[in-house]
Amino acid sequence: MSLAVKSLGELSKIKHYYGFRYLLNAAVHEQIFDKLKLATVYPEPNKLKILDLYPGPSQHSAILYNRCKPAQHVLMDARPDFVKHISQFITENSQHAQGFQLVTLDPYDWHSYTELIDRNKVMVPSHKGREAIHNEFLVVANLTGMIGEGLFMQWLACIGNCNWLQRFGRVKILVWVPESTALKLLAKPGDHLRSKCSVVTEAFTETKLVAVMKNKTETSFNSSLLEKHRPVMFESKDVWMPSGKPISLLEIDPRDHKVDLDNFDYVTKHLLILKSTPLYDALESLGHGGKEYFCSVIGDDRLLQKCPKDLTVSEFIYCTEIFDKWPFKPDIYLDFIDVFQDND
Amino acid sequence: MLRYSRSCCRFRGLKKLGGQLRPLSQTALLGKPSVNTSSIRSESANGDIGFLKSSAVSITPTFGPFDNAHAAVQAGQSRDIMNLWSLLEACLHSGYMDRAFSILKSLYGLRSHRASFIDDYNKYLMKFAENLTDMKIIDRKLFQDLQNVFPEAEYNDKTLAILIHYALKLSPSRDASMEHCRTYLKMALGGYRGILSNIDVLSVQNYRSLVHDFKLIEVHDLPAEIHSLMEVNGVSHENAESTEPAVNGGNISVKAKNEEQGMTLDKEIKPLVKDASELLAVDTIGMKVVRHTLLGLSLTDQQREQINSFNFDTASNLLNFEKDKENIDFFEIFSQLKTDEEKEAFTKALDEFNQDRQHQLENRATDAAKERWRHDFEEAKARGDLSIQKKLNIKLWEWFNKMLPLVKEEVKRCAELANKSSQDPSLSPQEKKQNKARQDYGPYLTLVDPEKMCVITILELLKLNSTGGVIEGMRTARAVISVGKAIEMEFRAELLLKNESHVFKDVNKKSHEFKVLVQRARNTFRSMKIEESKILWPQEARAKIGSILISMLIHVARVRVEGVDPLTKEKIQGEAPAFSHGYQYHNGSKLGVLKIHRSLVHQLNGERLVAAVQPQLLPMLVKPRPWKSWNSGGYYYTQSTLIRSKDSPEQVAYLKAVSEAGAIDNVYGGLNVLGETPWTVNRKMFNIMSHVWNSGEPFLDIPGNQNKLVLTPQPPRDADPTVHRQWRLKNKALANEFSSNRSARCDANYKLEIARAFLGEKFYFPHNLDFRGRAYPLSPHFNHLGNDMSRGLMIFWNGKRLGPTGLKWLKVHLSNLFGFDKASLEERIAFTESHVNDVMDSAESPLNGKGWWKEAEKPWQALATCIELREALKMENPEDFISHVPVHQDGTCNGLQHYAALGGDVEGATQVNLMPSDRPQDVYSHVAKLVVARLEKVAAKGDETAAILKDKIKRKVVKQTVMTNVYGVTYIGATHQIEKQLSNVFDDHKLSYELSKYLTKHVFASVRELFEGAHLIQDWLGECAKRISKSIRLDIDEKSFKNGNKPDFMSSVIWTTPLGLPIVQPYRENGKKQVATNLQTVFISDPFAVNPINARRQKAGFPPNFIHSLDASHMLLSALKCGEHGLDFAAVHDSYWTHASDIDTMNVLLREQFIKLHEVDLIEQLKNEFDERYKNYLQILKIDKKANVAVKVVELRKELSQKLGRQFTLADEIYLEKKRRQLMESEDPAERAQGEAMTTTVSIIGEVDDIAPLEKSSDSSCIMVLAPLTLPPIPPKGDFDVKELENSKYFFS
DNA sequence: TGACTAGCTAGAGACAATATCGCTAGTCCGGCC
DNA sequence: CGCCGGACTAGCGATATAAGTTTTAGCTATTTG
Repeated sequence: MSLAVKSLGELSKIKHYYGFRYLLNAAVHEQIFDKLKLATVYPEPNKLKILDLYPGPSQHSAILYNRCKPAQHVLMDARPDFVKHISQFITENSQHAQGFQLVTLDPYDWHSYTELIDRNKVMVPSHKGREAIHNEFLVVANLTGMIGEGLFMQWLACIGNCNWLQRFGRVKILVWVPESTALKLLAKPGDHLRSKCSVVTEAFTETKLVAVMKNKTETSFNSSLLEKHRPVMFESKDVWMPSGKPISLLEIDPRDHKVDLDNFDYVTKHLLILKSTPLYDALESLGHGGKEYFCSVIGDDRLLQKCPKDLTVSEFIYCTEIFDKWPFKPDIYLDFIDVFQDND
Repeated sequence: MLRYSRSCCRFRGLKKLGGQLRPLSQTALLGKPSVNTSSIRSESANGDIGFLKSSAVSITPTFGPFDNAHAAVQAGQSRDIMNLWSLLEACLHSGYMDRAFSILKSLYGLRSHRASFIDDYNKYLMKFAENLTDMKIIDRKLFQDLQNVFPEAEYNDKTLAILIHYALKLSPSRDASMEHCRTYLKMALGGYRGILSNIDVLSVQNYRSLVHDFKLIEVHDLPAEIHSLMEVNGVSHENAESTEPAVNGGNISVKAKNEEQGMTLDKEIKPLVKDASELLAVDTIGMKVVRHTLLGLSLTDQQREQINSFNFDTASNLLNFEKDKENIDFFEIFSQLKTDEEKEAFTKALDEFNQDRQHQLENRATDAAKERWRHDFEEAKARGDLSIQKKLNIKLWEWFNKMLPLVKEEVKRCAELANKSSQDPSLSPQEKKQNKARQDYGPYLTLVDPEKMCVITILELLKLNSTGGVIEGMRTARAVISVGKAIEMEFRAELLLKNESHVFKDVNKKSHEFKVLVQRARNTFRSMKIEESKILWPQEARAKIGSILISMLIHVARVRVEGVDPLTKEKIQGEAPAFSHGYQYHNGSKLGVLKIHRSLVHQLNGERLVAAVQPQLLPMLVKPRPWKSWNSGGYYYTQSTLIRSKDSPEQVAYLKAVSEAGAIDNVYGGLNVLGETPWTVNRKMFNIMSHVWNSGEPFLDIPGNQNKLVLTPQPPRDADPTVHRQWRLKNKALANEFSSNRSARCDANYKLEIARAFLGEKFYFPHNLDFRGRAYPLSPHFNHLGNDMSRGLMIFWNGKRLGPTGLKWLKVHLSNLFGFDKASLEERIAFTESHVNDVMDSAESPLNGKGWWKEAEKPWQALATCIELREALKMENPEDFISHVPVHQDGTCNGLQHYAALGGDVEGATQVNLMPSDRPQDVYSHVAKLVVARLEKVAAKGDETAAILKDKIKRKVVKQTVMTNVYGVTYIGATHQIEKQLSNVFDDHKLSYELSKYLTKHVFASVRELFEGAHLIQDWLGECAKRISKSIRLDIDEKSFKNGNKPDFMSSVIWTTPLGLPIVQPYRENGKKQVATNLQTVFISDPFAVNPINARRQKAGFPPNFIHSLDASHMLLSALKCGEHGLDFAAVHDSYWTHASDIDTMNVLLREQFIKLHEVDLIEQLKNEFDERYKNYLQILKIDKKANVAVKVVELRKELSQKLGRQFTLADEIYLEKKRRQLMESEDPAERAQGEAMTTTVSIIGEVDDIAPLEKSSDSSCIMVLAPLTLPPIPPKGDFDVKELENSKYFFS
């Protein structure tokens, strides 16, 4: 027996979607999960724990649950209308919903996770090494709302730091994000959208584009990207709320890395401000005498001619290493400003 | 004979040219312009303190290019004009004549500017003629330009003055010269005086030639200030045969004439003084007299010795910035003088000396700084001590020397570029780009001596260290603008000086008395010149030259640095740029920063950076130039404007209009009183503070001298994100505290150093106004508006005998400073008397004693008062004590006082001491009581929150909120204030925040309850502001409708204060734009841009701003009256200061003035003004779809829409309405009838008497319509009669 | 039916600033008739 | 000679940036009289 899968027609009756958008087409979801081959990553469903963040209407949750039959599937959502809906859904399906449960915690709040895992021990994932992707824990999330992008960027930092849920190992995350975010994250060297977050994504994760909305407009994914990822395509009519920006599904596989995050952060952040200025000049903005120092260390003139937006991850890492060895490097922990302190 | 009428002149003139007759001057053939001298000066109505006259002018002003709101055509152009002006000026002074000429053409092209175009041309002509040797060329040039290039421009008197000036200078023979002058004089538009009044063009020598040599004019044709200079000479030289010596000139003393007599004219005309600095050395004669006068006074031997050895050469004896040098203590001498005669003589001598010093101060500061660096460098070199850890000044000197050639090179390139007509094609693209940029900034870069620019750049950057929230550095945007501004200021000062020396170049000041005359003439000249200069460099130009200079400095400035090798962990020495340009993020937005290397910052911490204080902005050694017009007053060589309207040229426009109508003389008068109060530094306080400072320890509000910022250790990598976040926040907090401590310490340092410089000096604070009319001293850092420390450092220069009341008030003052100010006066006196031992102890050993004074609310001022009190009490009769400490009288919640008076609110008036009472009422306690009552009531009903809170409400909890409530504090802001208080009681942060939110509601409600009338008025003001700022103005808003039905609202709230000052709320959307500079683009707003207003801020700001404009009026009126009664007066908005003995007088006066202010119903007056000013404005309303008019409107719209074949927009409706009104105003009756017959959507709505009942807020059942703007009716006024105030002794106390 | 409230959502807001890119409209130049 | 097309560029507008979320007004649906 399995959970009922409600249709878009039914689910669209929920009053508020709080600015989030959800794909509500069971067939497409099936297609997506087919593509993800979850069974290979999680061979033992009885040990699998799924944390579903901002599940909202939870259509995908039901489908995922039905397919995997995980030991535990926790939905975390605190938005009143969804809480109401999910609770009701679980009640309706109570006999088929073992391990399928709702916690009304706010996924935005870090405390929700310590609450869930460490304090109430509602869900306690196993600790795994960092050799492979965690095979007993999966995170699913929808970050298509306003706060989504910001929250996702912090999750990225968590991957880098191996904290938050990533302390249990290299935990896969399936996350719905606005298409614009996906574009940014997947930008390659030379792309005008290349930014710190794309570099970080590339450095700390292996990210795949799983599903995208069919789109006539030009400002979408370029063909080589589509070629590479071959994402599932779905119609915009399958997405609720009907108005809003297009959304995409990403599969995030954290990497095992050993980069000094703070220095890396500082270097990429500053270099990418002058993304089209050759390193030769851009390096000066790293601190007093940056140009002098880096030029004396970096022999490769070709590298110095390159612009930050064209640098590969390994080149950024190279720069970070040089930066770290700089005797006169600036204090990277004082790299902020108090804009409200204005003395006139 | 050459006085042709305009039309025949052109015709005949040209004919003559073609014929044989060659006139001496072609220019004479130009038509004579018609003169328009109509002026509308209405007589001041009886009893009007400014409002009536002023509002009459400002409601229908005729605006110049400063206006950015009035005429749509002009709107886009005012900015262009300003930019062109400034570029023209720059090109002229840089000698780019061709470019200047093409700018002239652009200016000529701006229609709205046509009328005043000739002034621009005159500037060009003046410069054009400068290097020529042939008068004919000048004359021909002018003729041709006005004939061919600028045919619609007409010469004016100044043009003629220029011609005369050069005719006198260049004509080959005396006869030719005379003939020229004769011709030009005859071309005068309205008599000779018009020409001759241009004392900035004609030199004294010119006048002499015209009067004495050619006898073309009479002395009385000259401007009054020049008379005296002529006559002195006239008497000695011409024996007064042609002039009438008695005319106006009776004030010349016989002595002066005698002294002049020995001189011959030849001897007198010396070779030109080439530049300003040389001119300065001439003045020493006067100083001998000063010395002589001073020595003639009864002095101690020591003082005599001091004066004898004192070098009165001002150039070498400016202010004393050296730590171990002592200037003469003029204050000490002055206070010890016994007789009034002696004091008078002393004052005269000192003032004279200070005149010169002030001049030096405003002009020579950059040189002084440079000299100091050089001096230190040479000294070190002489010692052979150029060690690695160099002294700061030595480093600066080195930077200066490295930077200078770069700057010179750049200046050269700019000059070359300007002189080259075509681009060199062989240049690299980068060079081309650079040259392109040079075209922009070139003209500005070549105006000031490169040496000075280097010094300015260095000083500015050092001064900006740790500003703008940057840890070790500054914001780039601020830096480039500051440097640019400083360069501009320098240029202006130099320009003024140059002009001055040009005009007065041939005046030799042999005698002391004569010099005084010259000085007077000069002052007039300066005023004229400053008033005339309305040109401001565009921010863009400032930023550009700033960035050029800064990037050069970055390039050369290097410091020794220390680092740690990451591998070996060894300390490494190295060298790095002292400045580094980079970026920082805040909330995802980038911010350009200019970092200063830590090692330099450390060095800076230990330095005394006085030199960096803009010397143009120190307190003045002489009385400020009295305010006479919107931009004339304050400093002598620096232009200051009456209103600090950074980005509101609109207000300037109104201000000019009313100022020219003479409607704000009371404002000027009040400000002048404030400016004429002489101060001196309280030496005892200075010594104490100085001692504390030098210890480096934190003391009261002076933070200690911490050199290193210690961050907390980083949490482990895999710690919870919250932990990481906390750590980051903690570090931020630490860094912020560190940097704010540093800037607080730096600020205190400035204050102390300025105070040191002014020890024993007599000084004044020039004041100007903020946009609401509140007065502020122009000199930053050190003034009486500063913090407790600043205030504690200052005393009145004049002393007054305490007398019986003075002593009492001094005691009251001390009590007030301790915060014990809600008791009756007697109790306050008792408070002080009961602490008499503490007073003595504090005064005798402030630092080692019990330190009672430190417990005061305002400790430094309390200490100063303790000391004063002790001195008095030590005397046999304390009443004989000569007191200098200012005693304050503060309004109790001044804003509420005004509200209560406006609303006639009896209960409120009583609470804020407008009603006579035995003891002062304490609003705060009263509100606290009300709040408690409310809470108890709800608590009784079972509200738990109320129950928790009800015992915790103290006066202090509500105080700030009650106070700021008047100033429109938001709910959130108030919550924060209350939370701050509650957090002392409740430990739980979250709980206290929740409680505060709850409590705030009750406090607001209580205040509202207590000041019912006040709040009705506050609401009314807010509603008016809202409607006005959402109103549409027919004459200009047409095009702001580009986005269909959502217009850009353009009308600010404008009102006239009781004193006649027009106020324009400057809240507009900030039209900031990116400007490319050398370092980065910079985000700056152009003050001349016309932006839509910010309705929200207009609304939120109006009620408090209106009240502030009233308290400002009250203050200025009181100042004026106190001035009339011979009181020394100072004020900090609603805190009025004078000598202890004069407090009683002041209190009477200020109450009188408050009554006078509120005798008229100000709200009614405001409503009338609004009704008049916004008479023809429209507002957008939502009315019921089903109402009769609504149906009609919809029909009309449909009809017109069909006719138009497209959607009928609000813009169309406005256009139609505008047309209708135009027709109705027409002269032609047929057109008028046509207008009457027209039906527009607005006219339909206008037919309804009262639209209000039809209004609906939010529903789909309503439509948007345009209606005439109406303002809500005034709330009813209560029964309080402001006359009651007369006997309320606690009104201000 | 209307009024009031709570709570959501969106819209401005202090992205209290800056780099970069793409688009457009104007300018300049050369070639062609 | 004049006209036209194409190349070029200045200038403007849009967009992304980082990464705990800011406040507030207005709108809608729910609740209640």
